[in-house]
Amino acid sequence: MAVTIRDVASAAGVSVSTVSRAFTAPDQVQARTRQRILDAAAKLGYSPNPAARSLRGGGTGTLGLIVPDIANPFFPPIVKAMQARARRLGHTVLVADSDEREADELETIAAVSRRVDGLVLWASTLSEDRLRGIAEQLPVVLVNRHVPGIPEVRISLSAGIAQAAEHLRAYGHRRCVFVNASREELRRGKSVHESFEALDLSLAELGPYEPRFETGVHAATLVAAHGATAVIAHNDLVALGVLHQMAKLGIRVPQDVSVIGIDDTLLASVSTPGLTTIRIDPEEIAVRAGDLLIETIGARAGGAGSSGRTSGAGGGTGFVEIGSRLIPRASTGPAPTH
Amino acid sequence: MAVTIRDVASAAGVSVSTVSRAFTAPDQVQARTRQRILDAAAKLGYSPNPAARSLRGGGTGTLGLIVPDIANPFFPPIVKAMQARARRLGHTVLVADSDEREADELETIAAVSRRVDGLVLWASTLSEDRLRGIAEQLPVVLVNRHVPGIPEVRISLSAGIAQAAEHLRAYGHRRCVFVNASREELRRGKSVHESFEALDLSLAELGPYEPRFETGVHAATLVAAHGATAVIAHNDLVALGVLHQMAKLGIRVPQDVSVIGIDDTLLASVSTPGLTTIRIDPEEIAVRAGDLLIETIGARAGGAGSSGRTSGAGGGTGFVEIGSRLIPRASTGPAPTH
DNA sequence: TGAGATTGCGGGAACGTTTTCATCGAGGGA
DNA sequence: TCCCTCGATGAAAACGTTCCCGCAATCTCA
Repeated sequence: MAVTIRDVASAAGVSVSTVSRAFTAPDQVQARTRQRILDAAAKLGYSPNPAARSLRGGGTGTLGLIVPDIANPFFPPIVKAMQARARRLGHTVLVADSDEREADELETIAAVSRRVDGLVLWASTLSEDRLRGIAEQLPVVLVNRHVPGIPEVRISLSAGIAQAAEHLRAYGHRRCVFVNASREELRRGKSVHESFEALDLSLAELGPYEPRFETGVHAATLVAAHGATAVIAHNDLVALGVLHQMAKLGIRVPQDVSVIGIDDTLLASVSTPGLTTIRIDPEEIAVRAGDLLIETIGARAGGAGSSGRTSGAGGGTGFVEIGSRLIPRASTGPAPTH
Repeated sequence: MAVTIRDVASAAGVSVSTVSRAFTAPDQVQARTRQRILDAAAKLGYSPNPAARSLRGGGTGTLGLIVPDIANPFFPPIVKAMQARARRLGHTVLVADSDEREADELETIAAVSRRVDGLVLWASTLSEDRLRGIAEQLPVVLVNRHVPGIPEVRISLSAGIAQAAEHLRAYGHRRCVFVNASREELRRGKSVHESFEALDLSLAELGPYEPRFETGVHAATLVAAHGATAVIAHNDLVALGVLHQMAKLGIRVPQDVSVIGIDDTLLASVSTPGLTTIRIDPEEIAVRAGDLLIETIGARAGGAGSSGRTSGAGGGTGFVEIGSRLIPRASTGPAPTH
């Protein structure tokens, strides 16, 4: 049914080996012959069978990306960027959703692991041992999770948080509230508290809660009780919940209270008022994570062949840190003068 | 390196054929033997190599889904639901993004077509001829696109639009504006105009524009000029643009103007005020499209073998229609009494 | 000009599975 | 008791590639 390399070979009057070479190692075949093969392939509409290719041992040409929840607006831009990047490098991306549950995550990984050359695991909930086990089977890059010996992309919110503190301080705020739902990337580096206290800003912490819209709704009513004039929320979604409830309570944003989100998702840019937020660049994450994974795959493939070459960069573990920055919009403003 | 069927076979003391059968046709092997094989496989951590499987001709076990833009908040829930459904049926889903450009779409399809058993093409921009060509190569299901002879899932907004008209009419609105960006699914069935005029509602049409936030911002300023008291927007994103600009103009929603979106994305449920919108159930689409594709794949595989059996359901084309309904929230209310 | 190096290509094994066909033993009807 | 059937298993081909070898022809250099 489908046209195979053999069809192309006989159409071009060469052997299958030569056709294979014409595609995978163009400089090993004479220009004239190659052209003849390419013409024949084009006329027949030939494209190599990836299954056969990967069976032979050439890898699948596919990168796996496992995220906690595709429906979380933070992830789609990352998926998109990683696809674009991978495509340019001749790879495909297989995205899967672990549904934030450990059992599902394991099942998901099992389902895709044989179809990919490597895996980007986002905020995995798996134990260190299990992750090490997976990383033994195939190249893995962790995002927002640290396991010694496994390459990692870390998102640092320090810069963004520090800028947020400066921003609020400059607007004259003194008492702030942080609506927390335990972000892994906040636990590392300078804490939110440190950043705020360094600027003589008091910071009350609410939670930890679930990172949902309703959490923001709930938290909004507590803010007044704290006498705070600024709220920084776990993410944009929670911040929108705060905005929503503030409006319902007749509290004006930003005149009475300022609100800051995290992630700079689409949500933040289309809310009313526009949400001041801490941006994490999805494109940067996608590109760095993708490149790191490809690099790891390459190292594994190359390093496995030579024996005993454990020294140097061969067994080295990649590490990349992604920064963040404040995007001021309309949800923050001068603190009320009283 | 990886454990193969041969390892399992020798561990269980049987031939590879029997191991293969133990997995793919469990009732063709004695219960005792099967258990022995399953134990051995579990102990060795064996899982079949999908590449080898599909090379042999068993299909890839993967469904392709090509959407115009993954970052559009309408799609992630669909992707998620389709993944979940497919997983339960023992398939994997490969999602790709055509970036709304025809050249990219063709390239995307080429990149994934050899890796999947069939394709769900969402709102394809390709010509009928090209789509027919693709559908000849592999099973295809079209969503929001009609080409005779190709299975199709159609989204009907008629019910939702009619309910929106009733809703506005009951609130006493008489003059409405429709911000249009040309939705394929509106061109079919009863038009928006018909639905509104049937209830004696005047409907002015703006556009067509691009379906972006800024479009809503732009359109909002025109609404007042029309003396309209209600706006229905191309989708939730555009509706949010309207909301945003209304707030800036000091026009209250819903006291002065009512706003309705389409899609019921996350955006609608977290906006302030909550956005009244026309819901299209992502789960239903995903399940129906996925099932239709699987059915088409099955028919192709089974029907291709027997010669001349073109009559009956063999060459039949599946067709599924998905409904819609109004979700009233806080962005609609009684028309101002003048 | 002849020996070795290089270049261009063909032959064939190997990848891991499924599936057809053959084999072997047991059970059943005559 | 013999033949036939049937059920369980094994042997081997086939799927479409890639890549290691081997072979011939051309090239390089003394």
